[in-house]
Amino acid sequence: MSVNLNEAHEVFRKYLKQEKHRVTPERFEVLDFALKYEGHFGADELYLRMKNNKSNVSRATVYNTLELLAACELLAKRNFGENKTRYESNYGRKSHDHLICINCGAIKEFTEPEIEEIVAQVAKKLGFKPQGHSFNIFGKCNNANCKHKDNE
Amino acid sequence: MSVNLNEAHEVFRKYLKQEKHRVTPERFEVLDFALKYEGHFGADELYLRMKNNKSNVSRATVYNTLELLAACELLAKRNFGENKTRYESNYGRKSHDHLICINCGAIKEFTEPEIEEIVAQVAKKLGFKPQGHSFNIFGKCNNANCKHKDNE
DNA sequence: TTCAGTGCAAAAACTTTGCAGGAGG
DNA sequence: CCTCCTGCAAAGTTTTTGCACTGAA
Repeated sequence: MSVNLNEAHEVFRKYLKQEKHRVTPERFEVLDFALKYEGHFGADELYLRMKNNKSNVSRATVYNTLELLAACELLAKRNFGENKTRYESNYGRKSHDHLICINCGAIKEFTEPEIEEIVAQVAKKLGFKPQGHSFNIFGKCNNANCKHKDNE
Repeated sequence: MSVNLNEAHEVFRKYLKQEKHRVTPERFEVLDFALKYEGHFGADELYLRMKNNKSNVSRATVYNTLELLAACELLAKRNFGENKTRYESNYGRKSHDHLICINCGAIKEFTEPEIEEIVAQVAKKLGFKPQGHSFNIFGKCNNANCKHKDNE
């Protein structure tokens, strides 16, 4: 599970330089906490976790940096219909989509190669240059203690 | 563009009875405004529009009713990654997905029959009972004045 | 030296909740 | 007549903004 943080730092550094953003220690601190986070997280959750771990990076910086990390694809930006942005590490992972249980909130991942073909085909037909997609399936899972959990 | 409101009222009334919710004039007022709204709208936008049209239905009732209307499928609930819930009329329309321009916010619709097959297939494989999906493609549109618009 | 980035707190945007009164069944 | 629904306002959640200061280039 431990990823190579140095490599990720390098990717981020290159991106920042290229886009003429400054390279600051706070930004790498956010990157580290984000890549260490298991599963999906919201910006505020990450901020609070950092606070609790004696980091004194501000909320504004966390929000700002997560956007940058999504822009350079180290993180993936998600939205599971809860009106909050979720992120997850995209570093060294293959792209995937999600199934969400409407009872207990459980999230499963899946990969379906056809989806990229559909994206390309539809975008072309309607004159779009595709940059990404979001495909969520909502339903009820068969987990034994589904309905007992409240969230997550 | 004018839909048959009476038919929609009947669908809603049946749903309310069946689910043991009360049939109130406020709920039908929300339904009427929702079906008349062109395109996608947020709950608060609908509330404000109703206010401006001399309706005195409260914010709480609007939010509550839109949930009911989505539950009985008179409306479709959407999320285009802006951290707010959007609705659109689903009455007498065939289901569709969306392409969203990341520059100007333009939204185009598309229908792709394969998608339902993928939903069924993936859900089955992972032990889910599917209840719906959300498929958004993000990209840049070829509209002449794209980038000039700020939103919508 | 310069100005983008930072921390902090306040504001904004959207949604939910608490409460007292009113009307649907 | 019993509560569910309503309006209103307050509070909650997540995200954005304004401002003065700091440190990267």
